[in-house]
Amino acid sequence: MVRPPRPETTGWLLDAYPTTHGMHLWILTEKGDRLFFPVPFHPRFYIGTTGRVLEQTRRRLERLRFPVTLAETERLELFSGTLHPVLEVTVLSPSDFFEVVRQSSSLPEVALYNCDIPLPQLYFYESGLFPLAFCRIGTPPDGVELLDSPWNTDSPVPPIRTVSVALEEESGPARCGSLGGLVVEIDGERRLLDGEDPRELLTTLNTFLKREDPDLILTNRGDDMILPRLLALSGKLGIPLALNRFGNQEISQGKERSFFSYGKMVFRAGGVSLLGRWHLDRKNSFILGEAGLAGLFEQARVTRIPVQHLARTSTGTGITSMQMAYAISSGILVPKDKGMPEAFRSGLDLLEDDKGGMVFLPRPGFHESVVELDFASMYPSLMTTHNISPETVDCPCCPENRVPGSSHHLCTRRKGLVPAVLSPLLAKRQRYKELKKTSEDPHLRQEYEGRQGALKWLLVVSFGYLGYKNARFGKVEAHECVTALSRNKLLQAKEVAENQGYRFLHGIVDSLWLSRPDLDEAECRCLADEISRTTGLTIGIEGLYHWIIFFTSKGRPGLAVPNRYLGLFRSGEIKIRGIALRRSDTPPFIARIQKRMIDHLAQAKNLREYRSLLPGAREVLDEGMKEIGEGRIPVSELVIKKRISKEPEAYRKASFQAIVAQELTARGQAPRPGERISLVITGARDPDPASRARAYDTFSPDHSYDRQAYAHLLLQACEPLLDFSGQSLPEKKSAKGKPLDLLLRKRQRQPEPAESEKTMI
DNA sequence: TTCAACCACTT
DNA sequence: ACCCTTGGTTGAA
Repeated sequence: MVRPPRPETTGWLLDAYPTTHGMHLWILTEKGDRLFFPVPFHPRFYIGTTGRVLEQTRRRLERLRFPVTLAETERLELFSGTLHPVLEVTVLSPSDFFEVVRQSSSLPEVALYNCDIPLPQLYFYESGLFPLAFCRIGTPPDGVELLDSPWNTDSPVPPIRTVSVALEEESGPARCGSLGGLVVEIDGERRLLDGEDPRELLTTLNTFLKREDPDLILTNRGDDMILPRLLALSGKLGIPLALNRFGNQEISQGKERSFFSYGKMVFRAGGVSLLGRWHLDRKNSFILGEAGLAGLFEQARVTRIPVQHLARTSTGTGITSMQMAYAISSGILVPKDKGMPEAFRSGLDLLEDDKGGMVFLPRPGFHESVVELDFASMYPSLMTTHNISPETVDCPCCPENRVPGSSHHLCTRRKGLVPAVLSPLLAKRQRYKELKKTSEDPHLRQEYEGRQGALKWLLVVSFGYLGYKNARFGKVEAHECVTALSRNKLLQAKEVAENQGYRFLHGIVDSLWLSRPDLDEAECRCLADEISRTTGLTIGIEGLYHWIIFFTSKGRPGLAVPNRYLGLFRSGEIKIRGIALRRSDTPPFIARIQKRMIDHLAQAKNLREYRSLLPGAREVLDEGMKEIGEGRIPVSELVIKKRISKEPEAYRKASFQAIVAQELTARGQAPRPGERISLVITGARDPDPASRARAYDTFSPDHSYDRQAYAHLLLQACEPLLDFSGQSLPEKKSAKGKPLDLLLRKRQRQPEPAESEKTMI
């Protein structure tokens, strides 16, 4: 353990770990020293009780064998906004904290607050510090003075030393057999650590880590393959593995989890977290994959969640952490997490709500001279500008401040917790976007892109969490206010546009597509400004299109579907949504053919040219069909990746995923719900389900792929590009006299009967 | 054949 | 706890 040197020095707070006496801080100084030193920390939680029960509670807590300090005080209750008397329990040793909480929760008639927050986060909330904060250390001795703010956009970036570690062979059968060799890389230099002799591998790795002393070990599949295997080897051979920089605690693997997030099951391998050093697995982190290290660090700063934990958690946890930080600094009691399992709304429900805005049916087919306008961060902006928060909706004081299109009203007197958390996020993201635009340095632009992307995800999920029943700070009614207002704004936008002579083609939640002959950018800018003025929300130009195609529904020919389109911007960029190419379960071969067809067709600047390019596109498709038919395509190009949504045995239908999931199970490699499996179709029509498809891993040269099935998939994916028929079919379906092509599907819950109020309290 | 049930994907 | 964006498949009727 290293004490901070004096005189004072400056550096970055990289992590904080609870110990028996307080916290240990890991600091990287500007001079490049790595320091570990202890700071005092005594976590507190609160018990809401009064009178006789209070006395009993006190006596019970005093009898516990853990040193605690009790104090009667008051804290704000979020929903009422009033002070409640509470018993503050300060636990001397962080290591006792959760045990004291556990024993307290068995006390009769008590409610616990601030009691289930991970200790590093609690420490960050209470100290005002945050991961990656730039600090001065040693003033006062052992003290840390913050020289930074989570809202700075120009904080110095710590010079982290990174080692990359990957398996020599990326593919191959999962989680069985030996480890194989490892490829390690630092400062662009690659080295292969041979896997033949495990003993030597371990000692070489130890020497390597000792010499390079990295702050970050960045792996591909470190959580589920590399580290568990190394640890197992280390145990078997009795050679300790020097992964931690600090302490000699045993390295343990976290629990693997499957959970719903945004409409789908996701699987997270149990994480392997280190002390005094980070281990991050690129393949086991949503935000790392989405926004890179820059994005991960950005989120760690604003959410105050330690980097390794943040990398492996869902974005919702991040927004919740920000809300808790705000609550604690405002003296608001943090309710216990309701613990989702039972009443967890299915992913589909959650997703529905996220789309709960207004969706039009597009005018199907090919359109020329089109502009797309998008509201900037529509939902979070609505939440802040209208003060939408669980405690501000339907408040007792402001019944006159009604939300149009809903039965709710919003408080005008008390600033809501949710808006308070979101407004600095919105502002910071805006600044990053501007910095990105004005920056010359491509490296810096990428950095800003990662950071704004990380903030975008926090903003996106903030809306979902607002309506999620089990969120600590969620309430459906607040959610309904947001969707009601968003519908209202989209309609206003449509009206303004139509008044200015634009033809409304399509609208989804926060975007609208308009056409007018001979569009020019300046006019569109005026329109956007006018819509911004009318709605009070910023709307921007996503782009001007030469043309856009809204594909028709296969189920209901003549009608288009909202989320499948292909457009060519005047900038030359192609925008593709919803079609095979964008889907993660499309085999690479099919995606490539489709891409080639699109690239060919995108030479067209208008419908006439598009038509003239059709034969060429058809040729690409025919070529692909021929290749499939001749069986010339490498299987790796035909792999279909599917995410397993349930336990393999739970499937009731012999779908390809089910067949292969069960095949893997039989081989002792049972996939977990949320995990993705790779499969190849071998005989879609085979009477024996087991022969219809097989895992890519077990596909050997004696197997062959099902040519017919793949030909079918290819046609299905690519034919719509050649015939999007919206044009050729006159809009005859509107025979009843109604313009059916703009059928509006507003999904709105039935208004709740008033009786639901009595179940509150 | 048809059709209900099932299943995955989408930002 | 359930009435659902679409597109697709499975397997029974």
